[in-house]
Amino acid sequence: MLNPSPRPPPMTNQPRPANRILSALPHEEFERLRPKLRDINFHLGEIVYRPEQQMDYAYFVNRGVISWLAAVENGNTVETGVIGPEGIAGVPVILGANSTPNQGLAQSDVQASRIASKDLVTEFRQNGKLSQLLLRFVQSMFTQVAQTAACNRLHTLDQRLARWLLMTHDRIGESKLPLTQEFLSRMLGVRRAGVSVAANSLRQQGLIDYHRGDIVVVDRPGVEGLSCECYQIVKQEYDSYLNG
Amino acid sequence: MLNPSPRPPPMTNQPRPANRILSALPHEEFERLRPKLRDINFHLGEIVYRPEQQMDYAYFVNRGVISWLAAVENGNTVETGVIGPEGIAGVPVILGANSTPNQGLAQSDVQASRIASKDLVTEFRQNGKLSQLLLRFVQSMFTQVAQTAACNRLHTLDQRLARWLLMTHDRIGESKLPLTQEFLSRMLGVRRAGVSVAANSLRQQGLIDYHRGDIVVVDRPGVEGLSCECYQIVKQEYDSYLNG
DNA sequence: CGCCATATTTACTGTATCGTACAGTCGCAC
DNA sequence: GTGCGACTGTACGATACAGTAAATATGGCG
Repeated sequence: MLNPSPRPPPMTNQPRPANRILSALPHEEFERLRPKLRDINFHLGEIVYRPEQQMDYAYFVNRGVISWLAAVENGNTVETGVIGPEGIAGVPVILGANSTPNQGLAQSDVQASRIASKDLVTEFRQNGKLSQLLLRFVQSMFTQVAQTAACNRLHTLDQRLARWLLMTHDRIGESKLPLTQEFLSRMLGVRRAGVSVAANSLRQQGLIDYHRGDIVVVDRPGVEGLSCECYQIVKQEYDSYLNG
Repeated sequence: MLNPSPRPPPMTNQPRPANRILSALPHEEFERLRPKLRDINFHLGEIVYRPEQQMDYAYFVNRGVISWLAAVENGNTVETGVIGPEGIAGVPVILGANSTPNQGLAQSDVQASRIASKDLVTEFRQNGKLSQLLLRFVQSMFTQVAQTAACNRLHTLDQRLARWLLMTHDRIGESKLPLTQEFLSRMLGVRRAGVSVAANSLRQQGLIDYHRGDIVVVDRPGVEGLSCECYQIVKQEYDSYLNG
């Protein structure tokens, strides 16, 4: 694992980060941004944003996944959206808010390019390519969250688990995902024991394998077949944002 | 359907509309917008936006409520968000998309100020008060949709019905709401029979009364007590956007 | 090797909601 | 006033989970 240095140096002369927004920027625009970016890492389970707390930074994700979670009074949580290298964590900053009721959580080890909120807002107001990409990304996130709302109401746990694995698989880029059932239960908003049963179901169908905190997607098309349509709807939206 | 009156007249010399965004604009900015606005009405149940279809207009709601619905393959639908006089229907236009996978539906008779998408985008790029208000509104909607996702997973039908009635009550501004159980079932994503049971439960607690498509909120504090915390969380977000 | 913390499986009961079906009620058109 | 369509209440077994608890594996560590 990469250890974060106490005061990360600017990115001068480093190659352009893997983040899809940053890599889609015109040279000039990226160079204007570059001195304001800092490399930063989060560990699995680390809290990126706390509910109702000032959001001083936004994070262009280069590797790994950051989840947005909603919590209710009894301590239960549900994931409402997930962000990988296709996007930025800190959308409310762009939208002019400085906090949200939700929590940002590193769903894996994460490498990101950090930017101060005020710098991001300043650049956003230039109405350049960055603005366009950020807005389109917000639209994609919006679709994702809306579809999650529908999915949570209308689809079974097996389907939702399959969808969740697909989304994470897409973003992590490896078949082996570091996920305990306990962790999954907080994402899916169900009991641990419920995840156990659902995961077992997928395993017995030969779609996944897992072992003490590591899930391996064995039969990706099979998982796609089990998942609900929600996966494709959201994926299509992300594809169109990055290619349109 | 999408364009009932053949060619509505401009709003010249009419008083400023009731929409909270429009009414919060500085004089100059509103006057710049005024010639581009047209009064338009939708009837209860009318489709404002069809999934995946070009969004030529956005609508500042002056009276009534427009819902965003997600549909799944078997025909089931769920409301993901709701917009009243505090906002604008057509957020994806601002975000640079020209369609969404979701459906916009008039949840009551609606009076709105219509604006062409390209005019809205042009004005949005001025980075004036309108831009700020629109972005903050998007953030509020975002919170609403995220909370709905959590609510759909974690709260009971009684609670969700109570929350839904409160949200609609806030926006319609009348105690009597024109809602059949069939309609409610499509908003809440449950069976019509399920709504019958839940509505009966609320009625027997003396919180609401209803009769063949008209629901009356009798004991508003009582409904708030039954509703889950999701109502307050979202309401607070809207209040802060309109007052901050 | 054996212990222990962690992760997972299983089990049982209770509840929410589904899918479906049917009957009752009301209001309006004729 | 009668009939019909729209709206509502109720019932039934089936299913998906919740809540809780206990048993069982596994891997790391001493």
